[in-house]
Amino acid sequence: MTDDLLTENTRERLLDAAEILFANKGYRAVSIREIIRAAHCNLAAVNYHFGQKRNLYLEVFRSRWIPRARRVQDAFRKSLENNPPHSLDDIVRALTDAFIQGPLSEDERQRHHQLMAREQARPSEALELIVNEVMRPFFVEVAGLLHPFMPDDMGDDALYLYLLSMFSQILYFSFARAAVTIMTGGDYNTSSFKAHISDHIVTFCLHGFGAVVEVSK
Amino acid sequence: MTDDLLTENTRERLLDAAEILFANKGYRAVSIREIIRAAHCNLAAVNYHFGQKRNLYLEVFRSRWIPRARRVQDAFRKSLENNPPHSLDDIVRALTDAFIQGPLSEDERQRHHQLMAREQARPSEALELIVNEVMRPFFVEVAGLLHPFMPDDMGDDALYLYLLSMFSQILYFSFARAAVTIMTGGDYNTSSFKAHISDHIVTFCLHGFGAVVEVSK
DNA sequence: GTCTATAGCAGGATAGAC
DNA sequence: GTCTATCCTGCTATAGAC
Repeated sequence: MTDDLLTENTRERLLDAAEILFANKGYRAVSIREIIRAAHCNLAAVNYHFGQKRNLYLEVFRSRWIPRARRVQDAFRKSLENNPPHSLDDIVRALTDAFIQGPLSEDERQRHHQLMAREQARPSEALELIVNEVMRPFFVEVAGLLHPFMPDDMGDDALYLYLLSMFSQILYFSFARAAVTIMTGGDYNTSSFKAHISDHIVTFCLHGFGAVVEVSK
Repeated sequence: MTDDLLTENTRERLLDAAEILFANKGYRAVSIREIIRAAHCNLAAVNYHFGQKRNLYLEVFRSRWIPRARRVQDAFRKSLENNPPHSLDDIVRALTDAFIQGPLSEDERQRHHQLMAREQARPSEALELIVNEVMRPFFVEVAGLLHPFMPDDMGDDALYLYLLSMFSQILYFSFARAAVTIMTGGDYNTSSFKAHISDHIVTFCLHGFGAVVEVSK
């Protein structure tokens, strides 16, 4: 919860602390005072470095959220490079693994997807950023990879619905950890449960995609 | 956005206005003053009827959210009564239709699922209420319906994961309307797009469930 | 670049008239 | 049950010392 890294400079500590708090509570529910307490600095620091609270929020997306999203995408691409896909299975598996078991820690992923879920529930300028810089380009890229395995008459619009279904699950199993834990009894802090969730999503989506194309079993 | 029903008494108007605002913005982002403006009543009314802001929030779940969830569940049950399920397909279809094309209006559904998503992202006493009164009993019921169609060795824990995958999509396509609209170009206000989304979720989940049992095509 | 001090306002909650 | 008036806390933002 608290961010005790004292090594970085004030600006970076503010961004780290702000991201955690904004993800957990939402923009309005977090006060500047709360952030500067977690970042171990002074009240005026926010206004000095970011002008106003709102810009701190947007800078969290620019300098933290987007680069992290790119890291996940890179993990996906690298995985396909090392293991060129011969079937739909390979792509879906690489995709799910990158997002669920990829380069992010459990906490990092929850934070990342909580911020995204909040923006999607109540869009602001940050959603525009997310969609234009991250979501849309990635969807286009993945759609291109999937095309060879899809029926010829399938358009991108239809394909995007399948991708949204897939990401809705990745998002949900990340941001709704409490509900998932209560309903399944599983514990996200054990790596076996995490792998279990990951396998489940792969299987479900693989067959979900199988709705349009036969899945090799 | 505004709630202009002046027929009901103050208490009911407050609950109606509060639910809309809490769903759209979250608990902390909504001020009592904003609520009473929408409900066309006085500042002191909240404290008179609910003691404090927090209790108004919880009462929204008790007297609005839970009964609405029950309406959706009843629509599902009635649909199965009228059309006894002979396969997994029938149940999945009835389930999805009840939630996506059931008794709720587009706005009502978005609000309903926005509130739920917020509680799952940051649990409070209201999530306990939701899980104990609505989610868990319904999951138990649906698991019982699905059991005959599932492999003998499949436990409820595994089945719940499939249900969570299904509901994550229902939730997402409701609360993330903006992102879905941007990515697909569809318009939720047309009934054809709504039906399209519904069909998509049915198909995807049917095949997702098909991961554990053969789906009749 | 970081601090203290403070302006100025919005928030939740209450007292007491009607 | 509904209103006005008010208390007081906590908020964002800024000024100005160091």
